[in-house]
Amino acid sequence: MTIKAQFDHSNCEDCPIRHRAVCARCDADELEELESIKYYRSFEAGQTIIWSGDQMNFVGSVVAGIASLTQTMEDGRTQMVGLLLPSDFVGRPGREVAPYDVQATTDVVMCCFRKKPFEELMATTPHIAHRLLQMTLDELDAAREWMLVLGRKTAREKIASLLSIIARRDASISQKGLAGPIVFDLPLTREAMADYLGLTLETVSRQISALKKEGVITLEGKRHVTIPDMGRLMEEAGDDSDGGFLV
Amino acid sequence: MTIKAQFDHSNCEDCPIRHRAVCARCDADELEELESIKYYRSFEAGQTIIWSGDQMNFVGSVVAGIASLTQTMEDGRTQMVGLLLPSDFVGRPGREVAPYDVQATTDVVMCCFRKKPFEELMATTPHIAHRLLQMTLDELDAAREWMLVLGRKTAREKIASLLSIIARRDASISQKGLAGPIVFDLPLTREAMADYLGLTLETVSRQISALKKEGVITLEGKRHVTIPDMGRLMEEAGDDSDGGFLV
DNA sequence: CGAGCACTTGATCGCTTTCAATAGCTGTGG
DNA sequence: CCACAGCTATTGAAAGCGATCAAGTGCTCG
Repeated sequence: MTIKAQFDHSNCEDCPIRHRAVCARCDADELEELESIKYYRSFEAGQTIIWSGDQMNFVGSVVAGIASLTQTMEDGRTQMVGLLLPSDFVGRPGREVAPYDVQATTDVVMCCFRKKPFEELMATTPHIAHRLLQMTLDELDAAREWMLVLGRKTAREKIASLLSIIARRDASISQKGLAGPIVFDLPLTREAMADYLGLTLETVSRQISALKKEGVITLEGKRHVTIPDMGRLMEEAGDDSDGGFLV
Repeated sequence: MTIKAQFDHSNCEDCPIRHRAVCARCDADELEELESIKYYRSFEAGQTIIWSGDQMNFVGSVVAGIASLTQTMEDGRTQMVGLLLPSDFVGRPGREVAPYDVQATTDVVMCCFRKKPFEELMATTPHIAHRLLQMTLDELDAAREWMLVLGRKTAREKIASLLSIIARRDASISQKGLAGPIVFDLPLTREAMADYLGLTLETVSRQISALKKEGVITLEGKRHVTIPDMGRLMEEAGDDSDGGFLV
């Protein structure tokens, strides 16, 4: 049974992202309406979900896996501008053409709606519009956080920042605290990390090796990371470690 | 008569940002409600309008002048994360504490609302909530555009990108096209440009000198800029000059 | 006229990129 | 079963770009 098939006949009540997605505020009636127009799609790691410049025929939520938004310059330089985790929304109501490439970084399952019906539903359902505003404001905050990382942090701080963000997200999903050591798998290749951080993949590799050599992180294989001391990592990220636990 | 005094007794119908601000979609009734709770505040260039971490007691729109959002690290490195032009909205409904410093880059006049009454009005006025969603999505696009600039462009391309954005905005406000030469005043100091672009002010100065020496721009004084050939500038910015005129 | 500020320009330093070689892993086919 | 291709990642050496440190210009204002 494929991952997608697990979702195909499930209903919204049981959805793993039910409480975080664009539908989080919806009541039973509204959910029923959404249920009637939703459909699932799955994408393999590496696949492009939407091409920049394409007509956008659907919007939707990431249910499982990780997708990324990227921009590419004519000469091939690319910058990731968004990392889409489960519950994140893809697409912009009211816009015809996709402004960025959307790529599946891991295998991805999305809960989709054709754009027109969704827009109509949104116009009559303040709960959806309100939730979407909230999520967009959160994304804007995240984007501004990244502008500081991109503009002012050193390569080492950039890597530490990315690791600390992934660590915190994993801790929040798995409901474990940030007290003891944190263990997770990197969902990104070195190249994807470089694209996110505005670095080359060689620099990413070197900085990860350095953090490992100095005991800030431990690696098993290339992707399995242990962080013995979160406070230490956040110092390396240049963040105020006092504020970091508020998330 | 101060700039602020010009607005104090004006009504919304005559407001210069009436058609672009958060109130753009409001009908006469809604405007009347807003009118009853609005008040104007003015700030001098250099003044801090809101401190990061402060309680946010009001939200509002920039009516005249330019403000900036900035983040500062513990060691003093700062990154501008938003440039607020007339009609841009300040503040986040539903949030208690300001996440960024808001500073007046030039003299600024704002149309303010106490947060509580505004939030209540927003809950009952879909026109406002809808417009705010639209504006937030636009800001998110702008932030992502800047992530490409910060992460992947050279110093020269960064400067050219900033100039081209200011030039386009000025052309759109003054209703002149982008065909002939474009003339405008830089609203930012070299240091503010550096903070926006993730550079030092020396590098900003050097790159502006270089663009001037090569005839991409002309300078009278330090701030008055002429762009003889917008296509040329956009090439220097690393942008596809085909797409640039769609704005 | 001198202080203060925004800006420019020069010289040097160092971090990140670039170019290049190599290692480790996985899957394929002889 | 092993050889080899293809991919991801690591590591080294050298180059280049922007930062840093420093001096000086031009302007405004008291």
